Amino acid sequence: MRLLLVEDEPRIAADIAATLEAGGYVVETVGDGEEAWFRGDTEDYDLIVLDLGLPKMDGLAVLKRWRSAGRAVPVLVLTARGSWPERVEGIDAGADDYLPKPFRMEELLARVRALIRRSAGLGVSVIEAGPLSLDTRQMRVKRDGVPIMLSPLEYRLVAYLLHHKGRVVSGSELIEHLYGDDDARDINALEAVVKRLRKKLGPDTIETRRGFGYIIADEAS
Amino acid sequence: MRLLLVEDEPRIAADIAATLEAGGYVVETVGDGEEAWFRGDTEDYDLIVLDLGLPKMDGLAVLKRWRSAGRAVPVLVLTARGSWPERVEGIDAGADDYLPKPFRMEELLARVRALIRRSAGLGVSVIEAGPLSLDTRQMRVKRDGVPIMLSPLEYRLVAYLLHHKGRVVSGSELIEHLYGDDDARDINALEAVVKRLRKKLGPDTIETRRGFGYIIADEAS
DNA sequence: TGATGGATGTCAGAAAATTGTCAGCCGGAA
DNA sequence: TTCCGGCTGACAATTTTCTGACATCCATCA
Repeated sequence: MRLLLVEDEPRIAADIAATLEAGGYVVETVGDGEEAWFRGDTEDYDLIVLDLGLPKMDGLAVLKRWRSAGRAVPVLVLTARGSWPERVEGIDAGADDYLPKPFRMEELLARVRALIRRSAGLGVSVIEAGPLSLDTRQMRVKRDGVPIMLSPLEYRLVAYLLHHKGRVVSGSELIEHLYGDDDARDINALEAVVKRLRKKLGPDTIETRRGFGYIIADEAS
Repeated sequence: MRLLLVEDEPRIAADIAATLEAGGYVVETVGDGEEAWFRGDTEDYDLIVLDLGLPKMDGLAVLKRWRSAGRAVPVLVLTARGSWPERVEGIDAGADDYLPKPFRMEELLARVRALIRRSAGLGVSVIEAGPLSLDTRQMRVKRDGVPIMLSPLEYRLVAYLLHHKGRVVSGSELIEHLYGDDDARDINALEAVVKRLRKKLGPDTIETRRGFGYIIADEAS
């Protein structure tokens, strides 16, 4: 999962980024509204954390531009404390959730997880597909009820596929979401991870769609 | 577990703090309403003990501001004896429990423990997970029914993990809750404690989730 | 006041796990 | 058959976590 963090105060940004990364997400950070708008418009994120007070272009304006351009990414807005007007405006502008500042890091992580699950069309913290189940709270994957030990990267990969179960996910999309923008990797690196995953989860879980990508089938389909 | 104690009378504050620390909690103390409000708003505590008569900003006002800002921390209010109006107001303002002054220290400790358990979604005073059990009243941990002697720090660590059993807890979160704000420690210090704990509790109790943190599994899952 | 013992942080190195790369193989499609 | 995308297994670099030894600090007690 790849998140965009829009926050101009460097220390806070670093803090938040650290928390989110500890939660298993890939985080890219930008510090001003223009850059934010551009990135959100051209790149594909699973969620955007957006602070409202920004240089160059206000957060709300950014959000509105995304929405009017048809971008449907989940956006979590960080509002100034108790500022009701901002909050309401934020929702009007298309925020999916807001978090009054300052907040506890755990709270942020919980909301982010909730939003991402919701945007995958799933309400609970457990996603199931065939013999597999993913518990996002425990950060654990099971096969037929048996817990499987996965490395961080492996975990992120299955998690992404399971969040998009029943859909073919291209290699480049996976790479984009598994690695930061800066340290992209070869497609072969991905194949290696997939191979290791299949060994652990069983060969019948991650299917290859030659020429297109990978998919974890959704039984209901 | 990290508590915030809000009490302006230094002697009483020291007394209470000592009791709570003896109870295995990390305690931070503040003496006026403004500071209290700020800390409660920006930091992450497992519980707040709040005296009502405070300089600068009244305790009730502080509590209300927290609540209206969406802070859900458990708050234990210390009220003047038998002061029914205060008591009612306190509950209205969002207190989770109140304790009429003066009180016996044991009483305070009991309430604090109860509140913290309740907020962890656990009703009883004994938390179990696999072969481990934690009796929060006796402050004792057992493995397969056998009591284990733990140092204060060790106790706090297992206690925190058990209160959050079934969830991966990151190193930074642990450090935040195990140490006071002022004397944060290296992650390696944490690893050392974990190692000592594993030696005492057995190697199969605290699992490492490489790259994410530590977890004590909840059998029911 | 100095000795003693436990608790806990620090450090450096060991051990283990993760992950990318490479070189070659395999199998389906045209 | 040939080509191309994907698969494999081995290997090495890197990162993370674990260990054991040692240094401090602090409380207690003679």
